[in-house]
Amino acid sequence: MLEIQILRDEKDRVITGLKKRGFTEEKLLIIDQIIDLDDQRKASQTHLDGLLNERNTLSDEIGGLFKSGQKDEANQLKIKVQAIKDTAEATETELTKIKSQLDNLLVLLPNIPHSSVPSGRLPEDNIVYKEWRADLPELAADALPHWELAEKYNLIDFKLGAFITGSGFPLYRGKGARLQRALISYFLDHAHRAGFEEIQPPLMVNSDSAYATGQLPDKEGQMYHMEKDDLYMIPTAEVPLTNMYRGQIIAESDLPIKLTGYTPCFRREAGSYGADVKGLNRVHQFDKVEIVQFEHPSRSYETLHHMLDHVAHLLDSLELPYRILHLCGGDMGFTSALTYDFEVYSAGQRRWLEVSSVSNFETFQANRLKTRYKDEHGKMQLVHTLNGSALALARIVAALLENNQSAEGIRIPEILIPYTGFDFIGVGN
RNA sequence: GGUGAGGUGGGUGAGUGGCUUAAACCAACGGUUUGCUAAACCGUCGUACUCUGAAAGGGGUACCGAGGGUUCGAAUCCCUCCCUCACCGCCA
Repeated sequence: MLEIQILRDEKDRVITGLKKRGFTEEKLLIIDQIIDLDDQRKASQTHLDGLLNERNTLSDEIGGLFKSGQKDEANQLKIKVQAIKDTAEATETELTKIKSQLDNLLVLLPNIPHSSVPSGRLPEDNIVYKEWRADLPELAADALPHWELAEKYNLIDFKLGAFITGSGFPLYRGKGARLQRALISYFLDHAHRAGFEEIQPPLMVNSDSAYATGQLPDKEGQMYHMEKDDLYMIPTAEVPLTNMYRGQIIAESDLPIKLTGYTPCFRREAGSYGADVKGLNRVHQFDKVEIVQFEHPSRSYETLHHMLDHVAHLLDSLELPYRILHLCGGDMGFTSALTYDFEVYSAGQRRWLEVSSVSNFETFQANRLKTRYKDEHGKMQLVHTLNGSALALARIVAALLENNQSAEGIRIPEILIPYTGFDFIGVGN
């Protein structure tokens, strides 16, 4: 959620930023509506505070009168207070209404893109920030997509997953399951070496948490909801990890706070069909290692680039061709100020698959989280939050299987062998 | 799931309707004293919103798990919910 003060103080930057996200002149009117409502809120608040002040003063007097036995005078005052209370009640109702209108508008505003963010609305408008230098791998004509490889070598059983649960819930088995476990361990170890504290969070969260990180109300339909207990299955570890510091005041010297966690992620992903969703390309449940940071505003962009290096190192070491995209305003997530996507080239399908998204949210998330620190002048400041996937497993597995296939089987990258305990997947395993 | 006891500031903990502006102690921070450490003493010590002021600051309002209610007035009384602890039941 944006701070209203930013709308007032840096209106030009807000307008330029929102235009990058494709806001029309008409949609930009919301800014003035918000400022206007905020003015009303202040006036109403001041009015109410004045009334309550009067009530408190008179109540004190009544107490004094009763004590000195002046009952009649006290009862006189009671009548007066009653009138003030009625006005106060009406004012409070009005104030509540204004606040909720204000809130309803404010949640419609996405984060202001960083000045470097390219404008544009479509994926084609994203700018390639860094690209695989060598030639992309060319496979034999009879090379297979990963879903066929997974079946051939008995690594993933999509049908059985669908039978047990539904489509989009793959069942990994044998070396397929062990490869998953190896990747998770490798990613966590790498994060650990980079100074991230490892967390095993709850996989369900309450609605307060989902609101705080912005999944609600924006993406309600994308989360699985347990109605009876009003809990949501997490779509990413970002939600529980970031909420660890909801409402917290962090000592400035404790920044940055670096967290990592492996969790399954659950996404309903309504409205996607066709080749895009085949195999592991898009599933309802997948595994991911997430990295999250709470950072001092002065260092958040430096940190963002460290996180890029972190993810790039993982992909390099897995010998996977990848490119980094600098997302355009329209393709960025609602809460992000700057996002880089990592895409891995999956040779069997001859397509790029998104495997990581690394973002700086600046204060947008922290504002709703109310995660702050005290600066050197003792003033409260919102922290910057950042996060990234390091990495999302399902599509990495897809790319590994496809890119490393030969007629005999699938080669395991060197770096993973200590984790898998095998270096090759062949027929009959 | 059942029964019981609880939830007060960074921590411990007092507070059963107005004398609370939430005591006291501890921790933290600043200072004085001292040869250093320590101790003693003095001071500071919440958050949000808002008004005022150039600023330093000052005023007001709200907040004692959350939300409602009673009352002129609620940390205190009532209702609902959440959480914690103990025991019982069930259970990996």
